[in-house]
Amino acid sequence: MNIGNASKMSGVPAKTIRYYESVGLIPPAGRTANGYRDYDKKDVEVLRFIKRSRSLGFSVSEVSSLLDLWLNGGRASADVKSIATKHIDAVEQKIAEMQSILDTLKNLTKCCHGDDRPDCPILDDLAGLGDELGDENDDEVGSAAE
Amino acid sequence: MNIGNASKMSGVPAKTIRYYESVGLIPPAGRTANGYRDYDKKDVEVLRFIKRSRSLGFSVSEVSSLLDLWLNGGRASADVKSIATKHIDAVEQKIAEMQSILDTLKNLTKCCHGDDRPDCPILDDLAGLGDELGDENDDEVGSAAE
DNA sequence: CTTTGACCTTCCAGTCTCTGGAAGGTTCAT
DNA sequence: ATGAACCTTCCAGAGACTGGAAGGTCAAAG
Repeated sequence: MNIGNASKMSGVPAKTIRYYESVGLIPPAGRTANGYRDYDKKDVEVLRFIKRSRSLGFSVSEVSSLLDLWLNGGRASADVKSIATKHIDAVEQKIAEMQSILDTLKNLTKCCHGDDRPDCPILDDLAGLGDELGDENDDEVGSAAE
Repeated sequence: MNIGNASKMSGVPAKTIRYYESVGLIPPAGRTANGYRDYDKKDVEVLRFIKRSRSLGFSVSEVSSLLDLWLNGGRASADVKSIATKHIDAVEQKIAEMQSILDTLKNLTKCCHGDDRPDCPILDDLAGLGDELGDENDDEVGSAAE
């Protein structure tokens, strides 16, 4: 089957399939007489595997390892688990970061009256009026003046 | 003050300051006789504003608007609030996405024994053995065979 | 037979936000 | 005079695609 059908069957855009080939995530596809890439059922399964993995946030290189484990590693569940666990930690950290950002943002907007008055606590915070800008002098880093 | 000191005082790397200038987030810096960029206290404040905004996840173009509002817009708290609120929505959505990914991953790893046995529920899931791969035929998209 | 449309191919560029490095000029101290 | 530590510019790469241009192929319709 050609790349268009492989794309439809896997849900991975044709452009992306070519990209995956170009970066070595999937091996170069076979070609038909006219030079078109040629895929079979197994290729589509691989593509689906990749799609699902990517949708879970694994990087392409993580997917590459996972794919290796899936296709070649006969005995490997510990390896897979290790990749997954590392990823879980990363995701958890990211969520915590974003949550803290969200809390800050919500606090700021809560305080912002949001009308046509010029003073805005959000801008004040961004400008540093909330914390570290208590100093008025500009030469705290040695000879910093122009 | 030169770019190195501006960098130290603002916490923004010199490279990044040049980058911000190159993309128009900040205006071209003045130059001293030797061609070095020259910054003053206000520039450093702007840089800090940018740093704090970026750390809250605003994109460079959002920061650009915020900066505009801060520097020029006399009356603007509604505009600022609108940018912030949009950003909050985006962050919330992102968190929800990541949370759902996290739940899935945790479920999968919980089921994975993580030893040297070959079967791995994580790989099985990624391969689609859990849901949509109940069909054995490959021509569900019209004439898909090679 | 020609044309049209939908495929396919390759390669280059752009997204976004930096970051690293090369090649070279300037300043200051030793 | 020499070296370190600045500064300058421009180019390239990261990650993961995505868009577009220019051109080849194929099947059907007129």
